[in-house]
Amino acid sequence: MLTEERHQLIRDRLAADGKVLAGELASRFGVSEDTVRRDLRELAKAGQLRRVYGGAVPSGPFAAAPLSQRSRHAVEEKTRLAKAAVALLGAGQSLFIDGGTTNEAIARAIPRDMELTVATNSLGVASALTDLPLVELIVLGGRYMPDLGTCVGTDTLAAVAQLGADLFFLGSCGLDITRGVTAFDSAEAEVKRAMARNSAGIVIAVTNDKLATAAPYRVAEADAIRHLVVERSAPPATLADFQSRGVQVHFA
Amino acid sequence: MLTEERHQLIRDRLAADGKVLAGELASRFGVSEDTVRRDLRELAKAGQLRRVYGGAVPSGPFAAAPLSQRSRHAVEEKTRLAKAAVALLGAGQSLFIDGGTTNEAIARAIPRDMELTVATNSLGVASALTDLPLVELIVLGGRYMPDLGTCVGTDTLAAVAQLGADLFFLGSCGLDITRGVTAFDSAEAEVKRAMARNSAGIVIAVTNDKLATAAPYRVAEADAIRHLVVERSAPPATLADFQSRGVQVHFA
DNA sequence: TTGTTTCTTGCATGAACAGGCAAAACATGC
DNA sequence: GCATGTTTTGCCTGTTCATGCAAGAAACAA
Repeated sequence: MLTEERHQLIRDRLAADGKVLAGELASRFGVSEDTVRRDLRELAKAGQLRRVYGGAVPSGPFAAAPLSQRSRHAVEEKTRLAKAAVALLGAGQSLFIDGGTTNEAIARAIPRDMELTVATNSLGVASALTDLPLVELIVLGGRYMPDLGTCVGTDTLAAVAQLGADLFFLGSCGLDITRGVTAFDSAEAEVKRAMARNSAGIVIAVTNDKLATAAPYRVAEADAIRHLVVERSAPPATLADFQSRGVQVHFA
Repeated sequence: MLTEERHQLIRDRLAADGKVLAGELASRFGVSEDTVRRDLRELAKAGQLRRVYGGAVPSGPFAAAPLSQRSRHAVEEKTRLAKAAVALLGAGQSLFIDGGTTNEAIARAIPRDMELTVATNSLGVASALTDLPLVELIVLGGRYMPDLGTCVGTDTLAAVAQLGADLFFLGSCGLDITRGVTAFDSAEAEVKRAMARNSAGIVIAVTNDKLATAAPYRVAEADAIRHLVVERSAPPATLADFQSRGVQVHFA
């Protein structure tokens, strides 16, 4: 049996059943489990499935919640980033928080006894904040974008324009020293720009994979960032570039 | 059974039922309760649910009340009401949905293949609709009221004023034949009035305990209601009063 | 309060895993 | 045909992960 033949059958089964088991595939194909694991590893590297312990599940649109695609490691990593980011907060401050899983982790990391005013266009962030008794929550409405988990559009922009904040937690973007902060969507970028305009300082918390990447739409220059929260394992050369632009770097 | 598979099933059940019990999941999956508890802990850490004693509830506004306060009967009752209410919908319609647990149940009961445009000021309703691919969701922002689970205020009113809907699902209110529809909060009532003004028909789904009760703030007259969805055990005398005012009564 | 249920933590076990290695299958050049 | 290099595959080794069990802590109920 050809390698490519197996790959195709794995894709088919995954589409049909919603999951595959390594052992089951091995006996079905008449090869060792090691070979199947290698197949799954390659397909996962190509983004055609998501590897899980014991087998694999579909990636992309099949998985209901975008969150479910995040690996366990990424969750812990983002939780660490979130704790470090929350340490930048002072009682009584007002914040803009936009979308992204890292920002949701930050929202969850805010302690219950902290008094804040938070305006967000992310439903995930808003949900996380509803439990906090001392947070005054302002929801920035608008057209909801399922892919982003945030509201965008003229209604959102109008709501942002009426507010101001001490800090803006800018999330889920590309970050590059020359291109600055960039976003994947035009409407999303517009909201981010409005929030940046109306806040005194920008905070960005990113995992390593976001560093030194860029997306089509520009949001802000690199030197507009006040605080950058990164993993301990972030490449020092990249960080030095940002520091030379006046960005304060914090390690999670 | 894959760990990821269990996680997905837990998410599904949570979305469908509004709660899950650790012991029930353990016997359903054929694993120990410890494993289920670990699953729930991980999902909670990822923000996909909220852990409570004995099981878990959806994260965000759903979880406002502890599990013990949401009796099993009420959940099932509201699910039945929701199914009957959803039967009133037609494809392609536009809706206002405001807050309340019954309206959240209605949002969860909307089938995946129904095309709708929904504007809501309830974070719970919005969260329930994010999974539906064919629903265009418009979030009505504003100041978030933790007790109500909805946004209110001038921003909300302004957003409502720009929209129109075929139906308005009016929730969590008192209902009385002489005083009409009433609400417990002034700002909440104002938003409800605005939604009523801009929609062609009002739908109210209530459990028996809401019938023949009144709250301070008036929202609409009894004869402004087009559809009233009630339990089968609702008192016929009360229903007859409403029917004489031109209200169509539907049984769950 | 007392008693019961549920929860967390630590630990042991077995399954699943990644990486290295060597044999087999295959292709390529002479 | 033979030699060479590449790819694929299976096996081995140590490591990681998921799970269940047990003990103590915490939350709930009476």
